[in-house]
Amino acid sequence: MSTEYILLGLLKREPRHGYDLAREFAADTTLGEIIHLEPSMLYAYLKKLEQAGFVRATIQTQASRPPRRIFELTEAGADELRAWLAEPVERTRDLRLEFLLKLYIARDDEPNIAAGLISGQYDISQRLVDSLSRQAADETDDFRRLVLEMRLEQNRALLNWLAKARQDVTSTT
Amino acid sequence: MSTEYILLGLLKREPRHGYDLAREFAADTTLGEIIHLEPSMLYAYLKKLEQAGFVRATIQTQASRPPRRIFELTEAGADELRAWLAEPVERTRDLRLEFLLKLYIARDDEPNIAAGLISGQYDISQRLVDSLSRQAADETDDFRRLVLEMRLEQNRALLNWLAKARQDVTSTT
DNA sequence: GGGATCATGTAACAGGTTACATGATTCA
DNA sequence: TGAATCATGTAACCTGTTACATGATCCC
Repeated sequence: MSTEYILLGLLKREPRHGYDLAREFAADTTLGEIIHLEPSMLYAYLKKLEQAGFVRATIQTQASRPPRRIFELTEAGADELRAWLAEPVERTRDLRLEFLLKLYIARDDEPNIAAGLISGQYDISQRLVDSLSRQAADETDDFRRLVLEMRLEQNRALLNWLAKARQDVTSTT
Repeated sequence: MSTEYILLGLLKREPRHGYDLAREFAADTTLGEIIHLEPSMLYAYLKKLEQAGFVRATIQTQASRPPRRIFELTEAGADELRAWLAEPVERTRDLRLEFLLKLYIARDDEPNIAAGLISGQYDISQRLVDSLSRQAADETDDFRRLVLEMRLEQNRALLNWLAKARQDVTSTT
């Protein structure tokens, strides 16, 4: 899943411990409104990322507080993140979550990568719109055509939105 | 999940056995393109529906073939199906799957229910569009506004599509 | 004194996916 | 003769959710 990658993205900005990362996903935060991540899952992902070598932990002891495990991105983790960020998503349904997460991470510290991401995504949706238009025109079954038209409308809407997103990214550069 | 309900919907047309129902979900069929249902899951659902009392099975023995279990809808199952069909979905993401399935079942034998379903769904999307428009106008954070605008575009597209779907249903009546 | 906060997890459960088991029969 | 079809399932697995455990400290 893509959830692991946002953790990599957040850790790229600065090393942090689990409890601190969990705050980022509280109900009323920007990330929290896109994705819900319970602390138990967060710690599970951090463990997984550590075992994969994408993240490394150092223990920070505190007076009168439980010790913290501070996580930082490794070189392998940074490579993994870069590859993920550059790649647009294939399936339309992944725009709502995975693409938004990529954009969220890319936007604020890699504007050129964000721009490339949006362009790549635009091309994918454009090709899908073309393909679906052709299929819908040929389709004789009413219900199947309805289904194709739904997907068509969805992807047209996404093209509109991606154009806006592109402006947003280029204007903040 | 909504998968159980399509089984009820298919069984409403005529009693059938599991293997026969499985054909409906093959890769190149109308239903198969919307939802993927492996035979193992299909049998599991049928078992669940039987235990819930929505479906009842009679065994049909055959010469030189394994016996079939023919499933038919019970009164309780018919009630359950009716209630599900009449109810539009709340979340936008459920349009792609659950709403399409409701429409698929309602369309061919209950056109008035299908029309009501579409109207109800239209109202929900309309209210969402209004609410999102207001939120987006007030939102100062660029990224949050982008997220709201994505949802806005998606729901506007759905309104367009629902209008088409309404015409389709009323024209085939 | 009692609840929220800090900080980390484990354990049980629920849901769906994949792989496999069975065994006869039809078709190329 | 070997693959596909008929007809039914079981079992293992993977992923994510929910509930709970621990124990101190800060704030009201």
